[in-house]
Amino acid sequence: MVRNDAEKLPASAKEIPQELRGLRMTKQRREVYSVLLRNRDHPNANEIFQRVQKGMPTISLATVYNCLDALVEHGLINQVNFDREPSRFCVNLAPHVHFQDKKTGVIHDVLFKDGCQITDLLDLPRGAEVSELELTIRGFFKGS
Amino acid sequence: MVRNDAEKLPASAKEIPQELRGLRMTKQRREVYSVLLRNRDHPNANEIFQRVQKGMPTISLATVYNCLDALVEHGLINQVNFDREPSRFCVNLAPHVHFQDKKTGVIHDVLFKDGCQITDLLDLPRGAEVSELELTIRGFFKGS
DNA sequence: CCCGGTATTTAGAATTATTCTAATTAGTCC
DNA sequence: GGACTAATTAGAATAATTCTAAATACCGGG
Repeated sequence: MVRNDAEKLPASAKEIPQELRGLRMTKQRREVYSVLLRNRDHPNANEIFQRVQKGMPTISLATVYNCLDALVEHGLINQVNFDREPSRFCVNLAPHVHFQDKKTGVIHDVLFKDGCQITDLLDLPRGAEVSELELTIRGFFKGS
Repeated sequence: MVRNDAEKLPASAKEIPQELRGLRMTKQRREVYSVLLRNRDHPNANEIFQRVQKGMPTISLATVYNCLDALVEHGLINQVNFDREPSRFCVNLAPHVHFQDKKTGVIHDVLFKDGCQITDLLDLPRGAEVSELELTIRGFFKGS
């Protein structure tokens, strides 16, 4: 449940090595990952495609999907789902949940207060072992 | 945030009145709702369609979608999303979250321990007012 | 009971995010 | 450099859901 923070992950495109967590960083994967590192606004696959195209006009949407899959698979990014909207992607690997402002659509990462485990609040069925957990919240900002 | 439990909602098909929470109970809506009340296993639209067809062979899938929309809209059922799987539907209106057994796919309703508010654990952005919250968990059962 | 108006249902087409296919290209290792 | 594998690509395919337009059902007033 606790993340391995010993491993230093890149904070920007410049720091992306040849290989990361066993994933070979091809030109396309690097570009997709860079786009996510640069602008942490939870874009969806299509938005990522458009941004990547600026620097790499020949990339295909299928490749963007492939790269995103690979990055998710290797734990470098997270896939975020709000209802049935297109999946979005997030480079923040710290444990967190998502709050979407219903007015603007903007998504905010929300951290847990110190030492809090969501599962402590739940009457989970006997013997249930949590492996994945996704919490999404929608709402407004008071007075706006 | 607290539900209005004063209103008695039907526990089975027999108890469905002509109108519920302002929603006219047409034959089709009644049938869809009955199927959900009868078997609380979180079926998706297609599974509901198949079950409804048994008693009402002329119903269309579009109608099932329409009915589900209407029932959700009027707060009689909840739509449950696990990642990008087809939406499932749930008649349990008590505040709860969902745990999916990764081995069998079965979904369990999970209640909160007494007096627990998930949002108490979170560092929500200043001024954020929660209006919808969905928590989905996946995992295994120990020793099986 | 019948009529007109509105709401609902229906079949089928359309949409859209995503995945698949098969061919090409790139990268790696001897 | 050649052979093998992995990755990329364009385009077709898929699948859940929504839309469209026509038919049907329901409701209230006469």
